[in-house]
Amino acid sequence: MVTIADVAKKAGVGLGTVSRVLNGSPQVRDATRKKVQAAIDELGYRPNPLARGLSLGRGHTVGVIVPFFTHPSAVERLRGVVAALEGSGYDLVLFNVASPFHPDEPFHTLTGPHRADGLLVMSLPVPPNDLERLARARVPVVLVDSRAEGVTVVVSDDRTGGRLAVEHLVELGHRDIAFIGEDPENAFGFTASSNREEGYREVLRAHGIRYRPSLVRHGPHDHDVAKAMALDLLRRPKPPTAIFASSDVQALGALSAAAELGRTVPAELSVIGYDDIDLAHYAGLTTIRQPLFDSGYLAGRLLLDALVSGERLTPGVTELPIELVIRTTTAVPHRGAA
Amino acid sequence: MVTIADVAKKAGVGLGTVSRVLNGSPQVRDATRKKVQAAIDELGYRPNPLARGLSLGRGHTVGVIVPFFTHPSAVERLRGVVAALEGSGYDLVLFNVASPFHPDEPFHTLTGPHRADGLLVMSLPVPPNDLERLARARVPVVLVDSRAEGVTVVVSDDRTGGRLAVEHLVELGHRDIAFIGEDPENAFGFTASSNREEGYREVLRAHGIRYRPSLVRHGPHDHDVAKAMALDLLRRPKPPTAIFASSDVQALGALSAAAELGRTVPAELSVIGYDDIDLAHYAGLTTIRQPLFDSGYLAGRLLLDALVSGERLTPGVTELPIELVIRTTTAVPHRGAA
DNA sequence: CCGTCCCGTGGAAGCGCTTCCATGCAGACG
DNA sequence: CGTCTGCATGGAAGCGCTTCCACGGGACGG
Repeated sequence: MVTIADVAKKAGVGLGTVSRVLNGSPQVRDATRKKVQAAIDELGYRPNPLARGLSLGRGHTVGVIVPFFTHPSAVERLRGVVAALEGSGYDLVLFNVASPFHPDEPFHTLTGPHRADGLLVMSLPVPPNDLERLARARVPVVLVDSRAEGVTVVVSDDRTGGRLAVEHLVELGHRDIAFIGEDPENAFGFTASSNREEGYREVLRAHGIRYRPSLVRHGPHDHDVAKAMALDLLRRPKPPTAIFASSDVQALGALSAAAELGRTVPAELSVIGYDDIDLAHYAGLTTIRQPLFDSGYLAGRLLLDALVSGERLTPGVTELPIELVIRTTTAVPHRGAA
Repeated sequence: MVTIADVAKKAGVGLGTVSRVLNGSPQVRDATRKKVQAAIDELGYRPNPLARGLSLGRGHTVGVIVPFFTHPSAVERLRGVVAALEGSGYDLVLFNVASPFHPDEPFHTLTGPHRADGLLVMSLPVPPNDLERLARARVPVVLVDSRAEGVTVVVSDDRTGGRLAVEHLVELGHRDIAFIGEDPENAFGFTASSNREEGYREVLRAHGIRYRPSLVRHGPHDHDVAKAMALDLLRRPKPPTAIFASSDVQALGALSAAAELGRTVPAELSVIGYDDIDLAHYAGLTTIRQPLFDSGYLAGRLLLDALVSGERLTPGVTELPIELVIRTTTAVPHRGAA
């Protein structure tokens, strides 16, 4: 283990000088700098980030808290974050939230100062008292796909997204539209799905279509669960002619259900999803696209700027645009279907 | 910022005692422990991992070097790693390799001792001198989907996988079998594809089928690139009746090409991929399954065990089983096709 | 009843770095 | 030619933690 002292001795200078060279201080004569650099190269010295971090009071890491297992969309956001951090000198520490947590437990553990200089939270609600504590510790926080007061937030408008999806179905002539989504009371505290569901209800209301709870199904975010729910829906005496799923994964589940029952899509059943993940493209799934990568990228940049400048993050909501992507799983409802 | 000294003062004990309580040393009387714990709770103290790390000489982090952008399979492996690290007390630091690197540059930078206590490298070849340096610094390293001498390695047998795929096609009666894969000289240094290609050639040879370079296409690992290559292949006067793609992403590209040309799959064209990513399941793609998640999980466990026990990792190759998964994109070749 | 041992504890030293302060020296200026 | 200024430099202090060493006192044995 080569330390700064070894370099100093080798170069015949003091520790301070070596440190200054390492940090690019202008306060070093060129000749000295060269000497030091030579010693560094020769010894193959690399600074110890831990020591540096301790001394500086920050470890040059960004913590990303993400439900990595549950949503493929999280991966795409994460990619954006990674891209934003590239070359910044900040390391990305990945905190996975594999299972729903006891209220305010893991944030407590993850959240201590010095775990990370800044925090990026995806899709998860953060308890207000944690947010406060982080603010007090001056740890900047950016929320993606999740909202809170007084914090920097990057989201897209899920309610409008839900409306967009259902408007599309209504315009095609659908009246019996089912919804598949997450339980509004889900253990993770995800809210995206229920916001989309709100959009669904708004459009129904706006068009004078009766809202029927029996056409709404909730369950954990999973392909097979969604498939089971869709199966159930499609086996009703008077099945819906369209299904709006609050995520592409669930929409693909619905597609599987249709296939299993031999219902042709979109002739006998229209399906629309949400997110526009890769899969949607391959499956030809009509969906609502939200800029997943960009949301991660933007959040990463915002956090980084705050970290680098040392300035406080300005709280506020950045809303990213969403967009209806029409592919091949939605169409005018079939006569015989009703 | 509450420090151990604050806790000590509050509890009326010495620093050492607080530290011992924190680390669960048995050398503390129960009454004292309670006192200290109370002070900790009251002050909301959390240890500073940086200081702890510096003192201990290790930061309790595992570095994962992964070409995160290029292969979806990398994500699945990463999931396995995350699962293995869950609750271990080790943080996962994600080092993305977004672009092919200058020979031995980024490993130099990533690789310094104390960047991470242990290193997990995915799909990327590691220069021997880096490996040596890491060994000297006693930083345990596990390679996944990549090989090197004297290191712990978790792989699956790509050559056999390639054989499995092509055997399947030959058994169905195919003779004109194309291969789409990565350039053996690709800038990242990935070798999986060329190993699979070797398997391809071996099977052809074994069955006395002439190897035709014109049926082999190389390009960067990308859906659209693969699609273009497949398009080119299918537009030949005498197109192949089957395509073996060295990854599912590329196979899906081939599928898109077939769709674009109106060739029905599998009647007019058989396609087989590799990896068995989620997409393959949805697309009904016949493929070679390799245990992606498991490979990450196993590698994570191996690394963790070494880290926790302090023992040197035993070098060696663990080969994970592969398996042919027949779905709906392969069949007996169509008469008219030839 | 005294010596010994061991347990529980306090606190200094040290991990490798940054930074501040003191120092020396060269050049500028009067 | 003396004094002042300011730049380049050396090194101590300090970041918060662990650990080792030393020490006091109680229990135990002789």
